[in-house]
Amino acid sequence: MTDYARLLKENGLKATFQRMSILEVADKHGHISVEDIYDEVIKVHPSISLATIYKNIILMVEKMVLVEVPIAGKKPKYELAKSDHIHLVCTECGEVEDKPCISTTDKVFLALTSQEHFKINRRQVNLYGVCEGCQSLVS
Amino acid sequence: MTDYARLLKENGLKATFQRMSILEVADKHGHISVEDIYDEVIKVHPSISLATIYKNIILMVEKMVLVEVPIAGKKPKYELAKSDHIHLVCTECGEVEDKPCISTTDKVFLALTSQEHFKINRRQVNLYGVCEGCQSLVS
DNA sequence: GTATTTGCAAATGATTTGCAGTGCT
DNA sequence: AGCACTGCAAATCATTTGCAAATAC
Repeated sequence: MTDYARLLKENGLKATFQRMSILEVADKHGHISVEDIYDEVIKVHPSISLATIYKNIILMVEKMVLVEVPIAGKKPKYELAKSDHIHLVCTECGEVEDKPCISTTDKVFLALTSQEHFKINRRQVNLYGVCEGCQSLVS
Repeated sequence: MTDYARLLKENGLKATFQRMSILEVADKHGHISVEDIYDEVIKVHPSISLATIYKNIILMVEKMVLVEVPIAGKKPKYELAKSDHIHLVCTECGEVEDKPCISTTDKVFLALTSQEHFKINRRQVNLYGVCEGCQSLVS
């Protein structure tokens, strides 16, 4: 059984070929939109329908196998659920890089909300800018 | 001339009643969706069209008078451009609260990206959780 | 007066839904 | 057999566009 199959079953979902393909594509690309998932999956499973992609993304986000990454001015992207990290979003090419959180990050978030009676479940940090590759193209 | 009129003109936009109404509503509500802006503005300007709302939001975001706040699993909201802050997003009632950044926030973001050759222009921090009001309802 | 902006209605695009058929278990 | 999942096509919903009339400056 593949890792993807295990991941799905652990979360109460049947391990269909379609679902595993979505996870594989998301894993390989890191962050990917619905349309791009479709374009990739259809290469290995030509009969898949866009509706199936949508249904499964919704389901896997509910089960927290996938995570939605909302991006200002763009369609959201999806990534495999993984440990806390921040996103570097390039406004030129649209690519998203992950950057692990450092130890002080937690302290800062705690400090920011310690006086609040707000119970935090999930954090989401996007830093928008220009990636190394695009900087060299512009300059 | 109202503050909204001045804000628009400073950014090269004509101060139409429609635009000022949008800014006023965004200001009053803090964070608001396109549909909710429409529902509010139509009360004071019954003939406004949804297309006008869309066109102006796009324009004002381009001119950086408004800022889009993308939210996981929801339609984006819009707020007046203002100094850096983070968003506390309540996943129960959907409300968004602002929280000012503290001095160490800058240092943390710097530390996170100092080794990167990534030029940051804008940051966007959402913390998802349950607000005080909703906590008391659930418990 | 002129360029911009508006409101309408139609077009487009994205997402969701219903359902019959398929494939597991 | 029974239930969940898929693919298709249609339905819905959100956003954008084109254009004639109205408005800001």
